[in-house]
Amino acid sequence: MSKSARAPAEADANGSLMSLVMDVADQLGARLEAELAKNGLSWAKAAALECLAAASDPLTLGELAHENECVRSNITQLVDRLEGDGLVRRVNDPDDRRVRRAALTTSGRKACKEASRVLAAQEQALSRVLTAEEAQTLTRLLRKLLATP
Amino acid sequence: MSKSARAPAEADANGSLMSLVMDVADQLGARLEAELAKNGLSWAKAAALECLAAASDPLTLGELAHENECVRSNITQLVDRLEGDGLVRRVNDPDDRRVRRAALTTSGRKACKEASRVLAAQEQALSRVLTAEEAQTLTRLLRKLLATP
DNA sequence: GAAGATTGATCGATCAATCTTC
DNA sequence: GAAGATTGATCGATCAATCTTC
Repeated sequence: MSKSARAPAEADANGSLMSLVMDVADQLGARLEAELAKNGLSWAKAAALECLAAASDPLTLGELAHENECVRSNITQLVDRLEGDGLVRRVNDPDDRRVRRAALTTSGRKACKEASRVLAAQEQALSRVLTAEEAQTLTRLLRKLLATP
Repeated sequence: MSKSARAPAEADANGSLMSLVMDVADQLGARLEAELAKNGLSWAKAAALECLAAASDPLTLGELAHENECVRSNITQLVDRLEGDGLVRRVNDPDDRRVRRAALTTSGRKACKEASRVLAAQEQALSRVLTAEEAQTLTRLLRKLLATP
């Protein structure tokens, strides 16, 4: 279900900060996926649904790819699966026959609310582990890493 | 090549610590994969090669799966690809005809050295971004997260 | 010709089912 | 029957090639 930890178990014991970051991300991801799976969802699906719910109008598949920072063909396949689940419907664009838009169905809107609830719960669980100060420090250090060229 | 960031770009702006951890991991992973790709390697392949190089004798595919914390069938396919690359050779176990072992070839040993070099360089690049104290703090906080049940 | 979407091949991961050997 | 490995189906991601429409 989740991507497995990419490094052997003993990697944490020595000083590999890189492995540690990845291991934590893997663990958080695995938990999130496990929770979402109870609703028949995945993170990939949930992220797409939330994009669609946040937009006022059905989004172009290209727009979805851009928001998700992924390649167009990935969205094509993801929307195939979401359509198979009955959570999304492809609709044609009246102005440009090249573009296809993804519209949430009623089930899709409901699934999205579930996903948001799960996401918020995971985030909250995380926030209970660290003090406010620790969370702030962690955020600062991670942003510093993220900002490096 | 790399797994894409799983959350929309604006996720960092709000306070999602979870997304931030994942984004940092994705970025580090992407860089590592890009470097390894120059040698025709991937992280998955490199990790397997390093396990094999660390062992004195050729490892069982099951042992490789255990070390890598992944499912056996994953290793079957990974070793297929490594064999295709000429980096690994499957050998039979003389004592138990059910088991197959993976043996490094000469190219495999060479590729592993390259991979170790790349890995060390990435780790070093990371260590230059943070002060020793920051790195220590980050490690402590991430370990705290990892330790939560 | 370029833009938008899709298709087909590949990688890396999972799970369930199967095959061989113990 | 159980253990070790493999196969086949699926998910999620990439890239290159193609199709349709602009």
